[in-house]
Formats: sequence, C-alpha cells, structure tokens
Amino acid sequence: MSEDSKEKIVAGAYRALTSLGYASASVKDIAAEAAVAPGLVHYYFETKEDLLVAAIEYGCRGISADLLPLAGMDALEAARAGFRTEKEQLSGSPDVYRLIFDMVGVGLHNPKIAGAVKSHFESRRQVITAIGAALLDQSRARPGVALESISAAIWAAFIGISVQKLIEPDFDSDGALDALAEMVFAYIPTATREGV
Amino acid sequence: MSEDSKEKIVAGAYRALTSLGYASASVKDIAAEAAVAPGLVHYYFETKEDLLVAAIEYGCRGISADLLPLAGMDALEAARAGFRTEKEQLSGSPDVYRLIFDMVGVGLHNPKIAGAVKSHFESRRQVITAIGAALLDQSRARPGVALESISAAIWAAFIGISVQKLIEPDFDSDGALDALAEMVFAYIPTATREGV
DNA sequence: GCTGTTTGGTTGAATGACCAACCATCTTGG
DNA sequence: CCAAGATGGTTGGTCATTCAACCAAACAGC
Repeated sequence: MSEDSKEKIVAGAYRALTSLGYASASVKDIAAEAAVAPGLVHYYFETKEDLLVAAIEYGCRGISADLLPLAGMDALEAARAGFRTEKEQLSGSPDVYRLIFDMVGVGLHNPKIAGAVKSHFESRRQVITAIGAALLDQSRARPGVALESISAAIWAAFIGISVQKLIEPDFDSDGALDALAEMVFAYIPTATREGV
Repeated sequence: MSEDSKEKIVAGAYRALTSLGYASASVKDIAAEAAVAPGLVHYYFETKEDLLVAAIEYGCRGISADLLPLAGMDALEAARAGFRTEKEQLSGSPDVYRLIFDMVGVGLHNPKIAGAVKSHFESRRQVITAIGAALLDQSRARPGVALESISAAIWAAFIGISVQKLIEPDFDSDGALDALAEMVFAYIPTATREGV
C-alpha cells in the first residue's frame, strides 16, 4: 500500500496548496486533506519542499495530457486548438494556474521550486515552438526574429493573461486571448522578409 | 522626524522583500534593514500586510516615473520607447519585478495584497491602451477586437516575459520583446477591417 | 497449522525554532 | 514638562521535523 499512500499525500498536497497557498498550507493541513497522520508525510518526503515539487508535477500532468492531441493535427488547426484549450482551462480549472503562480512567487527565492516551474514553462514553450515551426513552414513565412523568441512571446502572453485573470476575476481573458490570436494570425503571413 | 522613519521602514521593507521574499522576510529582518527597532514597525503599520502594501506602492513609483515621458511623444515613438523601457528595466533593475511576482503569489490568497497588484496592473494597462489608441488613430486601422483586449494581451506578454526572465535567468527576454514588437507593429497596419 | 519474529507502513505527541504583535519603558523635541 | 516617537524584551501561537511506539502482514522454523 506504499505507493497508494504516497499518491494520496501528493493529491492532498495539491488540493491544500491550491486552496490555501504555499504560505498557509501547513504539513498538518496537507495530512488532513490526504486523510493521513502528519508524521507519514515526512516518511515519504524528506522536506515540505520536496513534497511541493511533487505536487507541482502532479498538477502539470493534467495540462500536458490536454495538449497531447495537438501533436497529430494540421498546424493551423493545432494553433487554433491551442488557443481554445487555453481558454477552456483558464475558465474551467484555474486551480493549476493558481498553484503555478503561487510557486512562481516561491520559486523566486527557492531554487528547487524554481526548477519545477522552469521545466513546466519549457515544455509548454516547446509545444508552441513546434506548432509555430509547422505553421511558418506551411506559409513559407520568414520572420525577422528567431522562432524561439516568437514562441517565448506567445507563451509569455498566455502566462500574463492567466496572471491577470487570477488577480482580477473580472478580467476578460477570453477577449485578451482572441486579441492575441488575431495578432499572431495576422503576423504569420506578413512575416515574409524580402531577402531569400 | 515621523515621516522620515516611516519612509525608512518602507524602503527597508522593499529591500528585505526583494532579497528574501514575502515568506522569509520577518518584521525583524525588515527593521534591521531599515536600521530601526523591531517595535517601531508596528508603531507605523498595524500589520505586516499593511507594510507590504506600502512597499509595493513604493516599488512601483519608480516604474511609473520612467513611463511618464511617454505621454508627450508621438504615438509610434512612444510605442517603441515603451518596448525599450521595458527591456532596460528588466535587465537593469529586476527587483521591482521580483517584488511584484512575489506579491502575485501572495495575492492569490490575500485580497489586500491582490488589490495592490491589481492597481499596478491596471495603471500599466492604461498606458498601453493610451498609446495603442493614438497608434490606431494615426494608421486609421480597425482591429476586429476591442482595443482593451489588445492592450491586455500586450501587457500580458510583458508580464510573461518578466516571469520567464526571473525564473530562468538565461531566458532571452530581449529576443522575446523584439519578437513581440515585431508582431505588434506588423499587426497594426493590417488591422483594417473591410467594413466602414 | 501454529507460534515468534521481522519488516514496512503508520500514528500522534513532543521538540525546538521562529515569528507577529504587544507593551512597559525610555528619550527627545518643542 | 509632556506628548510623539522609539526601544527591545515578552507573549502566545504556529510550524516543520523527529521519534518512540504501534500495527498488520509476510515469513521462518517446527
């Protein structure tokens, strides 16, 4: 029953963290949420920090799964689907975003947590880069800046829209995502440099 | 000497918070940084929370000042200057960003802090909206989405680029900002809808 | 089949450190 | 001389982590 309990603790940590936040969620809270004795938490995880890293990864698993279907699509379709997925996740299950941005704050002063956030960012950026590469290839466009920079900017906008939505619940994240999509799709065909 | 001490405490809080983070910076740390007795902090601020709100506002004052000259410029010039300023601030004095994103994390579970962050976001978004309005006016463009959504998306990208830079010091924020600028400037002239 | 033992998992109380907020007490400028 | 300003020790509470004890299932020898 070992792995079972460990998973229960991680899931409990995830729930406790999203609802209470890093600062307020004590190990006791997490244990209670996982329906487990406080001591057991430290049987499986050396420190609270280690547990939080596991909780972040646990939370990100769902997001990655939602992004998987994009792989098989046509580039343009995948791009549109990406925007749609972001909209749905932001309105439907903001918990993961809540956790991530809580961890961004913690990560600013905590390398181990920063590493977990960083790898999530990287994997998201890679998905965008892949779609962007296919898209540019299709339209034979030649942007004046590196593709990596473009996808970093787009992913940045996703991040910023999420942050604004979380801080201001009235924020029109759908509108902002539509605006972003319009800008990106308008940019692609025009991004053809004279040279070559 | 009243205001003097209060200011010293706020400045000390700002320094302590950027270097240690919200979670680790104790009132005692702040007092030490401000070269003041621990008790004095609570003489001027009812709670630690109140002090932090003041520290955020203190930190944002500098940013707002840097943005002031944009007001008198030509729209296109102001837009370019805005991108340049963002680049400089991000590389030159990341402390404010550090504080802000630490507070985003805290604000997710703390309404008072969230309010301070929110008002900073709003004021930055307004600057972008103002420049965007002038720019669209000049080029007689008619975007298919609300101007507010466009500026929200652009500000979002600024946010996201800062976050990535803070979490991954190697992140090429200049490249991402260039890519963003290219997208935005490519978008403006094409944003002319057939109708009207 | 039965007993004694080992082992992996689990418990919750105890420990020691730390912190925000309070307050009794001084200091000083007006 | 008296507030307003400033001090730093005290208080009550919380927290991560540790630990000694407990349990149940697997297993050994007989």
